[in-house]
Amino acid sequence: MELELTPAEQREVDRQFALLRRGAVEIVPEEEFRQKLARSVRTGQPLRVKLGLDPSAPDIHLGHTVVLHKLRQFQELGHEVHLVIGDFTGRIGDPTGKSETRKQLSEEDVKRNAQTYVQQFSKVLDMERVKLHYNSQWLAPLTFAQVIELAAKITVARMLEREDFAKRMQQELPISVHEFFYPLMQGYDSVALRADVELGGTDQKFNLLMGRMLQREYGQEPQVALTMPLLEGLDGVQKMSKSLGNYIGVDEPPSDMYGKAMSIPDELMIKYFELVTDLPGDELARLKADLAEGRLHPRDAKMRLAYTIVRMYHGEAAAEEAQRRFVTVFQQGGLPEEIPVVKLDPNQAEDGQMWIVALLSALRLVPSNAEARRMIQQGGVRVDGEKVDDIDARIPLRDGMVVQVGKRKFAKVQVTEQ
RNA sequence: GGAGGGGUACCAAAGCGGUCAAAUGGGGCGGACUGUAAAUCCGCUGGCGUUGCCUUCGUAGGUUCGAAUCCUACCCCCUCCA
Repeated sequence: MELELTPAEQREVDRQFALLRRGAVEIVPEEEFRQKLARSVRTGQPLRVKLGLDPSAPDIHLGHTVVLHKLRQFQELGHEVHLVIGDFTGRIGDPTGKSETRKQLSEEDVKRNAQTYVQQFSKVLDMERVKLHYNSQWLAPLTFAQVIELAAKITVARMLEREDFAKRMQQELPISVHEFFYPLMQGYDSVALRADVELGGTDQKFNLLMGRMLQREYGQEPQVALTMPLLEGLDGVQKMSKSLGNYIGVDEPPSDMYGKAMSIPDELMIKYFELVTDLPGDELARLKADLAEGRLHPRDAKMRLAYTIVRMYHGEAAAEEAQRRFVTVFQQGGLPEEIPVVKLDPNQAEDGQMWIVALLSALRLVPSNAEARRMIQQGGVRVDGEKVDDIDARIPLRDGMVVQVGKRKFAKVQVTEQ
């Protein structure tokens, strides 16, 4: 169905294609995508763009936003974004990665998580224009006969092409039959939504292609699969995830966000700029060149990254504030401006003095006395800027004294009767 | 249903009667260096006011002067055969 386009229409298609292509790992097949865009431009009919969501992970981090930024572009081009909350799928659990049995989520849990999505996604997407779906809506009513019919549409051999299944077969690890249904269900979502495009991380490729296959089986025009790179977390190696603790959450306080962004490895800076910031393409190109030619110190580039990230989620003022704090605390070795104040009862002291180990524990700067001893012995403890390296030290208790453990844990003492 | 393998600290993995709070690696933490990057080096990594004591090697019992190590039962995981 080649369309004859006017030159203006063709330019528009090319523009959209180029923009949407950017940053994506793969669009399969590209030609079909172009045709869908062409038809959309010609008819004014927006594309239906789908993203599936796990109902159990309500804390959104920058890793999730990679795909969201791409969706945002679709939105800006006038296309229609459909989010599918996998409330039904969630009961089975995506076999991608580790396969632990999931706990059943109650309806309220799912609803609450969905709201969190809406709230946190709104920093990137225009949620007013997003359509939200729950896949239990169409999956739950399927009869067993219909499920069999669905399962009959794919062969085991085809299923085993999926990388993690193949790997597990090879390593003689178990694969449960029900795991085969996950891709089928996700694919069926696309049928139910009549999706034109589905987005996902590269680890989702198989599932996305399953949607294509099923749509064809059900007599629909198959969707196009668009995969985005997985974002490595703060460790620079593993993909960003909550369970690995290497993430930057979109709801985190500005200072934490800024600090965490500064700790990512240099090699990832550009990737972060590309995938999780709204920095325009030409500016990014300039930044890259400046870095490559040594006109820009990597540290300063990263500061800009950190600034940009904080700005996107907390605004300009907060970003400036976070940056200022970072400079005073970490680059000038000063004290943070806001140190958590911990109240101490003077009765905990003897003759106005307190054992250093007990003090650290009381201030909750360490989880145990043993840990406190270790920190002291290793020279990580300071009281009012003075290093304390004697585990028997007695510290005169003073209102407003600042105790520090390591580089980033501080507490300000407030002496009050309790 | 049958045969076999296995459950050890955050993870992986040694240990198989005492010298085991448990080798080693990874991770994490502290310190040096620095740009809270990377690389490197040193140290720490169950708890307790700590030359000692308490709790930990799937769970519960037992044998023993003494158990992560031996015995019994149970639970869980995995592989192969059916």
